[in-house]
Amino acid sequence: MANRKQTRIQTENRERILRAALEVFARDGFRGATVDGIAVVAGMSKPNLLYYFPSKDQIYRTVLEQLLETWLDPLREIDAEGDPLREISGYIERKIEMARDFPQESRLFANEMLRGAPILKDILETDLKAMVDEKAAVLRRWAKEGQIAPIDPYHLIFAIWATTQHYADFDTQVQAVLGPGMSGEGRFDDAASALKQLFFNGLKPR
Amino acid sequence: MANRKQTRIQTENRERILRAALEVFARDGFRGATVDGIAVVAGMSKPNLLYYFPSKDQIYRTVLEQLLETWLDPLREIDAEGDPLREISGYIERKIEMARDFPQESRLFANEMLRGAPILKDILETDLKAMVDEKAAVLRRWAKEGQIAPIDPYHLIFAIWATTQHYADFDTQVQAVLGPGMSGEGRFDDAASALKQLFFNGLKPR
DNA sequence: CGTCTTCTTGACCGTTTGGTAAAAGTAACG
DNA sequence: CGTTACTTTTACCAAACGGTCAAGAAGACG
Repeated sequence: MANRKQTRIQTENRERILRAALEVFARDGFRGATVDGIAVVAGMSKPNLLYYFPSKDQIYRTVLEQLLETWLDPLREIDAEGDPLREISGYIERKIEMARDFPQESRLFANEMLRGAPILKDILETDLKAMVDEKAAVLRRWAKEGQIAPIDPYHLIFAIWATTQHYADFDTQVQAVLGPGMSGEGRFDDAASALKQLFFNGLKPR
Repeated sequence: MANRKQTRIQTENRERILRAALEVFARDGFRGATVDGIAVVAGMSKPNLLYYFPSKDQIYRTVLEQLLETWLDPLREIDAEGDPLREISGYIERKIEMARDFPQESRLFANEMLRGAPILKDILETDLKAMVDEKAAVLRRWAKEGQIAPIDPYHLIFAIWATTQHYADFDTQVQAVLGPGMSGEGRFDDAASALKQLFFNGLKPR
């Protein structure tokens, strides 16, 4: 039952494969990705890759599994005892940083969602829902106490997810619209401050 | 040069194929979709389908082309002479309606973006950018006149796109989190009012 | 009806796909 | 050094893929 210890080569190669798979799956989706393509990016032959993972499906599942470990960290870190506006501001900032630093993870997740989340559906309905329910309760309490404006907490969370992940998933469109002047990483800082301005103050003139 | 007139059967079948292709491409992406799969959904054989369209690539291009015809209508309808808050409110509403009524179109667009928009990139950088620039100028003028709060107009538009399309593209996740009670169409109405509340009033308590 | 065009089909082709078998090569270790 | 366990490669397979072809079926029309 206990895991047989992994050799050095196994550890290294499995990691290379998963990195390559993340890149390819994020770009081409599950069906669009090919085992051969992943192998080339990982710098090895296809049969060699299949020596470490039994099937394309298993690689995909493992990449998703690994992704989920850190994907929800920013949400988890929202502190029910902290200052509401500060907590929400920090959450938006962390999510924008993830869009900037881990765009492949975001796109892989988006691809899985677009397909109807055949692999992640169960986890979404149990683990994810549970954590969102918990944080939504906190947001609702903050609203009831008058610390933030009254708003449906679920849709607020959706709005933060959508706006931040947009900068990873739709980066092509964002760059096309902003023009060649915004091809660096400045757009992420601009996005963060614009979103905070929008989410905190709203559009009505004061 | 002039189009040869189409027969009744041609008109019908081309339409059936494009409808089927939209469904399949939206779910599986370009590479994931198969000509056979589209043919089955369209209710005809693969060679028969290829009698009407010369290649999978051409079907995809045609579906995208058709999509773009109506995709930008809501943005175009923003009236520079109208009441700012009313115009923005109407835009959010129209975009939510599109997420509800044309989710396949939204997902197809998202799939194309995730792939780096190989087909649409040119159009994004010319036509789309031009229209966004135009509307951004209007938003900026409204801000300068004190009719709306000062905010980067581009990121405001991105935020509206992201939040509304989220309800089509990530519908699986939205339904998983909201639970089985929200499987009807009520979540779209809730989303519209929550987004307007958020975008207009912001989170700061008044 | 006949004839001409349009439509549909089944059989097929070359390529790509996910995956396997077996043998050759390499590291680990006493 | 030798033996054992691990790693990589070459050659291969069956299925699925996008697409073609020629021949038959069905409409359109006088």
